Amino acid sequence: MSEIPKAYEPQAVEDKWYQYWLDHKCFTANPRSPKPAWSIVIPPPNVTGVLTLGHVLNNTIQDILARHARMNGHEVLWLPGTDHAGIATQSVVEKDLRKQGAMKHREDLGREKFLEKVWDWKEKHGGIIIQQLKKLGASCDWTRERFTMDPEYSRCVQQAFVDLYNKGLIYRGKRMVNWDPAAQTALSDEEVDMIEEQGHLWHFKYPLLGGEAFLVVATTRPETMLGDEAVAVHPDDPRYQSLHGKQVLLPLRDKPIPIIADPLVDPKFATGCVKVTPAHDPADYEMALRHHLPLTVVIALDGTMTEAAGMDFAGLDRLEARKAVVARMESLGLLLKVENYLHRVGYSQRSNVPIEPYLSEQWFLRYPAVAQSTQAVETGQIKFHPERWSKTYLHWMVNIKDWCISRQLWWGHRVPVWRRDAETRCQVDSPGQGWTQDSDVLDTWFSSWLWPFATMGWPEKTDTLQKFYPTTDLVTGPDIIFFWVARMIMAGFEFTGQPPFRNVYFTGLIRDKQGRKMSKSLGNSPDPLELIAKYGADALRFGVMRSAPLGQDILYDEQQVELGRNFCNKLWNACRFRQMHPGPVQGEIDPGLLSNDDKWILLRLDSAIAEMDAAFAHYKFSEAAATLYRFFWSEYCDWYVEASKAPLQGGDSAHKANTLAVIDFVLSHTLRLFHPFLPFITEELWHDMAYSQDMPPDQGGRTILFAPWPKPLGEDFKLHYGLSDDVLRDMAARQELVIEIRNVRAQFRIPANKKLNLVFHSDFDLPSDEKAVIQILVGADSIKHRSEYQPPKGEPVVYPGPGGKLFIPIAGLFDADAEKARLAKELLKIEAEIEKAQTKLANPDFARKVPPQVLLEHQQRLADWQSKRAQLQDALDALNS
RNA sequence: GGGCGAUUAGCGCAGCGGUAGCGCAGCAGCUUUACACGCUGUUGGUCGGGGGUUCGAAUCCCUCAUCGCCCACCA
Repeated sequence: MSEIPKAYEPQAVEDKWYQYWLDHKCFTANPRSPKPAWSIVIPPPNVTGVLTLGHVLNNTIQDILARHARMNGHEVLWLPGTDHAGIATQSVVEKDLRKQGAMKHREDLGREKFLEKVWDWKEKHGGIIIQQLKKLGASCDWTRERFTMDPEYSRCVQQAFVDLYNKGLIYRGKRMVNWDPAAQTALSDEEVDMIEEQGHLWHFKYPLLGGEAFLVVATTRPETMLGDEAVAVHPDDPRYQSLHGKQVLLPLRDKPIPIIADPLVDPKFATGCVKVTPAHDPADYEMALRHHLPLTVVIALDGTMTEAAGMDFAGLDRLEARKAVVARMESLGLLLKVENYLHRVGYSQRSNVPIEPYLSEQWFLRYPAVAQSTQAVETGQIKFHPERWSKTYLHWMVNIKDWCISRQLWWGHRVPVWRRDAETRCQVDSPGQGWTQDSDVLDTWFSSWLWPFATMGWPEKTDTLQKFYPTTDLVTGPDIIFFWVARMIMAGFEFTGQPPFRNVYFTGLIRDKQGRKMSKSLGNSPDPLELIAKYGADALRFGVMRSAPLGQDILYDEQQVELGRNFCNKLWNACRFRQMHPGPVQGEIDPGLLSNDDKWILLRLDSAIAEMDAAFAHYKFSEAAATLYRFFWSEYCDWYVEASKAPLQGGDSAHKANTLAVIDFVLSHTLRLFHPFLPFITEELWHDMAYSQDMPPDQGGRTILFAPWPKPLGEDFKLHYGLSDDVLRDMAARQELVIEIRNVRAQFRIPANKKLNLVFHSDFDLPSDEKAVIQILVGADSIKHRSEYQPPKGEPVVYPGPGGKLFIPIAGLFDADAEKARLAKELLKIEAEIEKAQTKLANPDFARKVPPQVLLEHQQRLADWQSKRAQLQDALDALNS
C-alpha cells in the first residue's frame, strides 16, 4: 500500500483507466435513465485532422463540463464525431494523388474513381484525431460516434435541403459569387478573408473617341481592363457632365465603350472616373445591370485569361496578365502614374489565393427562422459566455444575406435535385431512369448546421433525441460564430422547433508566447501528443485551463504544462504522505479532538467548494483551477500537512486517528473537486487511497466518475464541529507568528536544519499541542516557559499574542545592529500603514458616509497596526537601552 | 468607416468600489524522513496618459494613446 512511487508517473496510469472507463461503459449515455439529462455535442473536427492545442483547450472544457455534470447526478451524453470537411479534405487528397502521379486533375480519374480514393484516404488517415482525444481523457460516448457523411446523416442533410426547397427558401440563381480559382468552386461570403495588403493604384489614360483628350481611370486590377465595358462618373460631377453618353476607346482592345453616369461612383476618389468591368467586380456588375452593359469574361475559372482578353494575354495567369497589361500600357504612353495603395483583398480561407468575383449559377438559401433565432439570443433563451459575443451574432443576423450553399466539388453531399430534359425535381432519391442528379455538392456547413439533432437520429423521434435534445452547452471558438453557431440555431428552430443548446461557451484563441496565432507554417504549434507523453494528459489539461480565462486569448507557454505536471506530483505526494501513516481509512471525526488546524482546513475546504461552485456557475474554469491550486498547495500542503505532523509524530493514538480522519475527509473531497480537471490521477488515487470502498458501486464505488460532487459543508456541520470564524482569526495570527520566526531565521542565516530552542516569557504557558505545532512549523526543539527571563541584549523576539514574548535565543549568531535594522525596517512599513489608515479616518466625511461595517474594519485595522507598532518600539527600546 | 477586446511587478495573468495578488523568472538559505516536479524567506508595481463621479477608484464615467481581433462593394 505504501509502495507508491516517489514521483507520479502518468504513462502507467492513463491508458489503464481510460480502458477501464470504456470497459465499464462509463461514458455511454442511457436515454432511459431516470437521472436528469445533460448533453453536449462535440464541434466535429475534420476527419483528416490531427489534434492541436486548440482542440485540447476546447475538448478539455467540454470534458470538465461533462464530468462535473456526471458527478452532479446527471445522465450525461457527450456526443462525438467528425466532419467530412469538403474542400479541406478534397484538396488534401488531390494534392496527395498528384504527388503520387495518380492524376493531374481530378477529371483524369472521374468523379466515381476520385471519390473512391477519398474514401480510401479517409479510412486510412481519418479518425486519428479520435484516438488522440481519447489520450486527452475525453469522456465521449463513443458508441454514438458520428460522421457527417454517414448514410443516415447524409439522408438528414438531403432531407433538410428538400424541405427548405419545398418551402421556397432554397433557389437557384445567377449571381456574382466568390470564386476560388485554386479549388475551382464557389465559396460563401464567410469563407473569404479580407486581408490588408500593400498594392498599387495604377492611373491609366483612356482616350476619348474622336479627339486628343483622354479620361484617367484608377485601378488596382489592371488585368480586368481587358473586359471593361464602360467608364463611369458620378451624375452630378461637374467635371464630366458634358461627357455623359460619349465614348472612350478602350486601350489594348481598341473597342469603343460608353461613358455612363452612376451614383455609385465616389467623385472624391482619385479622378472620379471608374473603369467598369461587369464580369469581374460586384459593384461593376450592379452598374452593368442598370446600364444594360454586356458581360465580357476575361478571366477563366482557373484564374487564367480567356481568349476574350485578346490573343496577347489569353492563357496567362491573372497576375502575369496584370504585369503584361501594365507594361503594354506604359509602352503606349497610357500609364499616367502608379501609387502605392493600401487596400484589402479577399482571400480564400481554404486555398489562400485571392478570390475572383465570378458570375455563375449557384444554389442559395434564404435563411429560415431568422427572427426567432435573433430573439433567442436577445432574450437569453440561448446564453453566450462571454456575453459580448451576442453583439457580434446579432449584428450578423440583422445584416444577414442569402447563403451560397453549392460547391463545385465532388467530396460532399450531392445536391438532391434531379433533371430530365426540361423537368426538375427536388427529392432525396432518384425519381428513376433517365434522371440525372445536379453535379454540385453542398457546403460542408450545410451538413454541420444540423449536427446537434442529426446526430441523434432526427427526423425520427428517437429515445436519444427525446432525452438529450436540446443540448445543454456548446463549446466552440468565436471564429465560427457565423459559420456554425448562428446556422445551428436557425436549423434548430426550423427543423425541431427548439434551440439546439442553452449555453454557448466561446473559448479564446491559443497564441504562442509572442502572441502569434498557432500555425503550421510558423512551426509554433506544439504537438499535444508529445506534451502528453512528456508531462501527462492531466498536466496538459491543467496547464491549459489555468491559463485560459473566459473570453481571453491564451498565450501558450510550455511552462504552464510543466506547472501542471508539478501540481499533479504535489497531489500525488500529499496522498503518499497519508499512505505512510497506517490507520483506518476515512475514520469518524471526533469533534472533541479537533485542533484549530483541523478546523481551519475544514473551513478552507468549505470555501474552496463554494468557490468551485461559483466558478462553474459562470464558466470561469481558470478561476476554478486557481482555486484548486491555491487551496491544495498553499493551504492544505503548506500549512495543514506541516501542522499535522505534530499530532501524527508526537500525539496520542486518539489524536493521531482523528488527524488521519480529517486528512481523509479533506483528500476525498479534494480528489473529487479535482476530477473534472485531472481525471486520470484522481481516479488512480481514488482507488489507491481506498476512498471508493465505502461508496455505492454506482456512486463512486467503482470509479470516481460517479462520486458525488462535494457540497458546501453547511451550517449544521460547522456547528457540530465547532467551525467558527474565530478559528480563522486565530490561525491567521498564528501563521503570522510562524512567518515572523522563520523570517528571523532567514535574517540571521540560521540554517533550517539547526533546531531552535525558544523561550516563552510570560506569566502563563502556551498549551502543549499549540507549542508542538509551532515547533514543527518553525523547526524548534522546544519552547520553554519562563516567568522570569533576562535575554541577552538584542535577542530577537516575536509576540504570539497578548501578554507574552517569544524569544529566539541564537547566541553568537545574531548581532544587535542587524536586529535593530530588521526592526527599524519593519517599523517603517507599519508607520506607513498607520499613516494611511489615519488619514482615511481623519476625513470627516468618511465617518459620516461610510457603511458602519467598513468603518469598524478600518478602526480595527488601525488598532492592530498600532499595537504591532508598540511591540516593535518596545523591542527597539530594549536594544537601545 | 463601424464594433469588440487588451493595457496591473522583468514575463504571463487574476482582481472589477473598501489594506495591490498569483505563477514563472530574480535574490538568499535549505539533501527538514510526502514531494528538488520540493521547502523556507525575500526584492520588484504613483494598476497606459489625462480628466471626472465618490468619504474612498486598478475597479464606475469621459477622453487620448498604443496593440490586437471582427464586420463594411471606394475602384
